[in-house]
Amino acid sequence: MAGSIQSLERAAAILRLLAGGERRLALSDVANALGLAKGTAHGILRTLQQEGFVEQDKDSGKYQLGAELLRLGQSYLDVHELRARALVWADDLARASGETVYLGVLHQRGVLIVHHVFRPDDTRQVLEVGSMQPLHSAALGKVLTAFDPVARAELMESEREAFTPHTVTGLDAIDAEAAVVRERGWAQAVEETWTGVASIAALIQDRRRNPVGAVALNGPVERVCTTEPNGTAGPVRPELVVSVREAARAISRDLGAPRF
Amino acid sequence: MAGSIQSLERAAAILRLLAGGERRLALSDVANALGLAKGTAHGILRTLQQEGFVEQDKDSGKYQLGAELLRLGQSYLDVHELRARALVWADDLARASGETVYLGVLHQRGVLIVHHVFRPDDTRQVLEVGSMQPLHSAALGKVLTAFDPVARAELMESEREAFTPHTVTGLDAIDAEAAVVRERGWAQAVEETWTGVASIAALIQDRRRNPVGAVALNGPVERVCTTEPNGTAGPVRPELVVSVREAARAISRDLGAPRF
DNA sequence: GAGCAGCGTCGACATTGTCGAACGACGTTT
DNA sequence: AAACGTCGTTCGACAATGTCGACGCTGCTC
Repeated sequence: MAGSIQSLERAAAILRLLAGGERRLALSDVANALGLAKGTAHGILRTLQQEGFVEQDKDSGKYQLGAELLRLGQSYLDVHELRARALVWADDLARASGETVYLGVLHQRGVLIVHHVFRPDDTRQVLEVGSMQPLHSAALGKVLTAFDPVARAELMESEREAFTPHTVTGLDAIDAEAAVVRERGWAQAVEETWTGVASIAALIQDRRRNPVGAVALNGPVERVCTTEPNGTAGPVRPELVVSVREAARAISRDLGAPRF
Repeated sequence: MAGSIQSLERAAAILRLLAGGERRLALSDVANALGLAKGTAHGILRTLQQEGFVEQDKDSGKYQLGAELLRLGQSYLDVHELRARALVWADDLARASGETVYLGVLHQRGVLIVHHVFRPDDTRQVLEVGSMQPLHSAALGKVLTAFDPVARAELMESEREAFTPHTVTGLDAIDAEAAVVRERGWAQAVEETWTGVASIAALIQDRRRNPVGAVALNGPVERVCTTEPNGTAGPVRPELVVSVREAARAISRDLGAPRF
């Protein structure tokens, strides 16, 4: 039996559907979307509900994700070794630079944020742990595609959306930039995913030098990039690059990576 | 077929096992713990891994929770209506009181934290969204047990651990306090779960006055409670109670609860 | 180098999930 | 107000599917 369990695959598909879709979905919506008989979909949903992965609105009868997922997601973070080691260094990086810091790992066709340090000022910010960033247009993603063959393969298969006029979507251009990233050891993305935002990222590797994640610094272009004499944005500030790379090296060292 | 799907139940049990247990579990550990044949456990784990709910360490072959759970947990929060409505009010409450604010919902035998506003000072704090608090010894839990029959039933069946010398574990005492909570409309817990910490909570209800969650304020006894002339801690400060109740009322109103 | 312990695979069996139709409740329409 | 349509849920029969235990295989330890 080299195959996988059908009912589990379907249950996972239902969960993903509920996660991606609108607020709540009716039974028939679920059944239709996945091409299942109503009875079948209902059986799976009933079990998922019993286990807490799905909740049902008593009035409308519609289904939505359940609380158990939040609890298990938290448990995932608790166990995550990379995250545990990186907490302190990410904090330091945010404090030293005054900017937002993200820690991400490759997950499917994107970068999953596993840690997020707020910019150390009082402005209101929303926690983005658990959300995804694109592989092709964010600094975190660029680092991972440059160093992780799996990430590159995923990127090649996925659709590359142009979020801003600066987004690079051509495969050749992406590969060329990846070569540069590998060469110099860090990546940047200036207004390629969010207008006005620039980011710098560096690779984190484990004791066997496998790429396991990346750390990034995000901030407004005005602060992250230098300003050319003519007033336009120039290259990113070298001292920030140094800070990010040092943070990545420190985390890698904590994970047991050889010291070079 | 009124029963539930066996393979799904087992998969859920495996996920909970991985969440509760040590960092990583070997295949045989999982199979033994659940009384499954190795082949069966392997099939389920393989599927869960394929779907991203479980990851396998390449070296040791051991299994741990997967990143997809974090992503889905985040989606749960995104969809959560109570949380969305409460964000602003919780923030206000924290700002006005200067203390930590929690938002919790009943989940299984405890209170699941779905939102957490840090105390507005610079001390380091860890986000507790996704973690659980006990029903019998935290203010959030007391409110829910007092107003939600399901919560009370869960509490009766569960083991009531005494976290501190102040924890009340007797069923009669708990029911008596629940009556008081229902009467006055709010709950307190002074050093019943964590020593040195006092909390005040009030109920949130939806448009049909069903209890859907609770909001709580947590802080050190010295700031949350009044001080008796002899120096010991007295009752909680009335003005904080007013703030918490107002926040709960505001959130309930946003959810469509009748204005009395 | 032999032993051991662990993961992964395979094939037979029957248990178990799947399907489609029918039921009952609810809300809307004619 | 009655008839219709829609939706969630239940049911029973069928066979597809997951389960089981034994067997390789690899990588450690002694």
